[in-house]
Amino acid sequence: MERTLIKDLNQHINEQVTIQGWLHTLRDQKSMQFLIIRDRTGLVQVAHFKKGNLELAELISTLGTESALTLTGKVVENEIVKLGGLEIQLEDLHVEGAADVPLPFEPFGEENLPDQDFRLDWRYLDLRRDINRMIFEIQSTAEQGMREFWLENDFIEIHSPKIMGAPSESGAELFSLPYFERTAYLAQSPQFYKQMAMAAGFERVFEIGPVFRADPSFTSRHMTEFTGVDMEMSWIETHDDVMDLMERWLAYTYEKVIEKHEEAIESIFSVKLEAPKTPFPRITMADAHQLLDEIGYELPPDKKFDLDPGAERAIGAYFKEQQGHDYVFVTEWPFEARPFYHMLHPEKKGITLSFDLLGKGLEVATGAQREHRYDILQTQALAKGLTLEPIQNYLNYFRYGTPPHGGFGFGLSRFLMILLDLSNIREAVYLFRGPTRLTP
RNA sequence: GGGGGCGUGGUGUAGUGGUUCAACAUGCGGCCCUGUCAAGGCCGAGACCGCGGGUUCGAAUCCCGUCGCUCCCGCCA
Repeated sequence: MERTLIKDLNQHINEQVTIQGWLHTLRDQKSMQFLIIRDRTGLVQVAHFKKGNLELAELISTLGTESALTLTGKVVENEIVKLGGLEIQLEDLHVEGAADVPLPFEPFGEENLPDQDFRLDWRYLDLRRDINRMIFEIQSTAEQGMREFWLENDFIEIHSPKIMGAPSESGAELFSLPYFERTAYLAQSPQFYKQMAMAAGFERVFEIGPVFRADPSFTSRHMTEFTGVDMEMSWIETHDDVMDLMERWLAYTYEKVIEKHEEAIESIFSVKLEAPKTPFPRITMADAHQLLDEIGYELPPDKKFDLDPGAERAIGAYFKEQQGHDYVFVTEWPFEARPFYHMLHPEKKGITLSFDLLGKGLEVATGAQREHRYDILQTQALAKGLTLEPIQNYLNYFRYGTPPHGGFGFGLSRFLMILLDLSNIREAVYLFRGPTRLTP
């Protein structure tokens, strides 16, 4: 018999249906048994009169919570039932996957959740919670929105290699691995490869893929492997063009998520989603420092040209308060704080045509116009103390006619943290990878 | 890499020097209950209080070390 989803049961009143799901709770009484069954669409009560089928009653009594079941019965309306006003009168039950060992914790009590690290050990049970399922439904919708926007704007999706022969940037945070007779590295960014697509004349590309960072960081927002959302586009005039497109892209993504999940997000995450208004607020680094001064945030002396996380939170809070905006671009970062390939400002000395995007005070993206002129790029690499030889292959992209271009890198899980007010990136990613976490 | 915090039955917590300090909740097992509904009632099993050392007449409780986790900073998405 064909499976009926729990959310559709109200269309089958007085019919026999088959449902499949997990045993959420069992109330085993003297003459009756009530089974609350959960599938991905909801919960329903199944009632069984024991004397109707004593053998079945005995089987039910032995069921462990969270067993995977197939049940058949008649759907009846019943005003007494608090769960949706209907129930299924059980006729038959098949145990597909028994849960016959005690659960290590109660996955569904949101109040007394186990320690996060413990839940990560039991991630497949932790993920059974509605809130976790919803995070990844929302992520799917968000990614679809991102792709839709790009495809409608003539972008090409690329998949660049994650195994590399030479460190691409500083090399400090690279994982190395044995590669036949040599050493290879895991890509810490698709940066060089998406710029190669500019040299190839693709003009507009994006990539959503894994990124690896050998950072021994123990914070609520860092991972050693995460999903990077990257974009690069040609024929721009300045980094403003990248920001212009990016904010429309992000607003579009919000609209798609709101369209599909607005109510669920409000009820489950207590977040009232609104698409961020374009244009997003923009503030130069110089003005940001002045602002911090005015609102009394003191930066440490070594951050004279940079921001620290506290400053980012303060700036985010300021624009939320002043303009009601969750996002703000901080632009024109000093060359000291940026990689060698960011283009320098034509007039302002030592300033780059670059930006960071802060969402609710959290760094969620970095972008820039790239330096596409071979000679200048070489000079900038040397100024950063790099040796040209390892990056010569990259530098060569710019010797055969590469247009001016720019782009950004964006953290998918950080975006979900911002979107859903999650306080820890471990809750925003399917499986967390950190310096001391390689399983499950 | 630097700094702070935490570590008590399966899980979440209480207890911060001594006779009720090993408790409460939940989960688990058993029994009871003609329809329950995050059910309820009764009974039961389950922790030598992360590990090692020290102080003390006496340590879950204080000190040192160690391991684990966590947060912040550095760095970044």
